[in-house]
Amino acid sequence: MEPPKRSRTATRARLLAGALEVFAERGFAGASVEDICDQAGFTRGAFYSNFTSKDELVLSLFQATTDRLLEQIEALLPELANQPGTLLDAILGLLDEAIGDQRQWHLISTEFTLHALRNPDAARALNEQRAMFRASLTRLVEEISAASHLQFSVPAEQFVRLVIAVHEGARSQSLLEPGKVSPGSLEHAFLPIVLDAVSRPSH
Amino acid sequence: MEPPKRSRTATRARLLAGALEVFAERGFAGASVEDICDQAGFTRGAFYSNFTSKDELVLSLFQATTDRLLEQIEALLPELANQPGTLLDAILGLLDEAIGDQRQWHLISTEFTLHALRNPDAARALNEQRAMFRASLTRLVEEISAASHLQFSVPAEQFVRLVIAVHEGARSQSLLEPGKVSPGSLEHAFLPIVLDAVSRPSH
DNA sequence: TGTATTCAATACAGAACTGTATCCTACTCC
DNA sequence: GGAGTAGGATACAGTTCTGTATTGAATACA
Repeated sequence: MEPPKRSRTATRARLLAGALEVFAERGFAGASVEDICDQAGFTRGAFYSNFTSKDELVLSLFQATTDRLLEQIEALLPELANQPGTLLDAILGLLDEAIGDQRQWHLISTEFTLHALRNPDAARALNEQRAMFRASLTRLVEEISAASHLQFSVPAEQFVRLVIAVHEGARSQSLLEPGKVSPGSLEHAFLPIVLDAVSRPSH
Repeated sequence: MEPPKRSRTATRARLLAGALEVFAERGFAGASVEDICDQAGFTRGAFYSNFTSKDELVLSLFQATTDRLLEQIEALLPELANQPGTLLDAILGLLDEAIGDQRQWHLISTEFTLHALRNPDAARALNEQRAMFRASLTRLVEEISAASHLQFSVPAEQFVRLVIAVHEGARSQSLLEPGKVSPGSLEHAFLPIVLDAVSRPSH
């Protein structure tokens, strides 16, 4: 029952992992199929035996990456919802722990966002994923706020959108100024302000 | 004293304008030198007579674009500082009016941000520009808050960073969901919340 | 053990892109 | 109006990339 040395799924996985690296470093358009194969330790023969084009790879990579992210989020949710701590802790926990390498994730997701802004199909896929992400986060927020008797001055969905906007905006600034701004510090400065603004004890 | 039909500066300008269009549509890496020349109505001969490479063009375009933006901001500042209205109005005014085509600007500036995340020279240039932009916005905020007797619970620089984060995060979400979210609506929903949170009357 | 099959490597053709060297044309200035 | 020059077009060589067709090796299976 040993996994064969040469299996379709294994090489697909290695190609996807290689693509993640290469795309982060050079962008979707800047990376050639051969770059990806080099990174994965294959030649183009392997690539075209597993994918029909770079575009298909990009889509597969997006699906694989976001599937994995959503899984991890689902796994974290119950833990975060029941842990002692504030809503802020839970949100930061989710945002921080679900993502491994912040820089790589930011590069890839920004790259895919740009791709989506120019490609309706990608836009649909991305919006779907983002809607699910918002739904998870909204669920977390609602559970914690109920447990800690908080209420919001705006709808939860809107609140979550604001949190995401701040998160992404802060991450972008942090990564651009590595020396000046320590990683995560902006986010840790901004989110409490936003939370204070929108929530208050309900009794 | 007629400007000659064929002048260095004019063709440079047309090439830069063409590059803006093409880069917005295909990205820096996805656009070929020939694409840019086609858009501008030249051949590659004109290009290489005016720029040494696409990279140099990207840098020139960035400089030209941001110079223009900062000029417009400086022109808007006195007007906005003295107009009747709230701090929110002034900030939104600056953010909205200084930028022409929101979508194009977002594409280009995101593209350049990605470029900067991979290229230290570009990062320096971008951070310099962003620092100047923050300085302008900070000046506006301080003038208006002084005039309207507001004080902030965080340093002005930090407040401006938060505003920018929200602005960019909201714009990204808006552009991704054109049907679902009307342009600017998220920003108009978020900024008042943030302003409320950080400022209060000082007497 | 021998055969069939699967999967990646290799070889190849064609397209796209870059950069340069040269040519041509329209102004400039005498 | 004729020589000189500036600026862009054209032609070309070299490189890189893509995609396919074929080959070769490893695995499964009988």
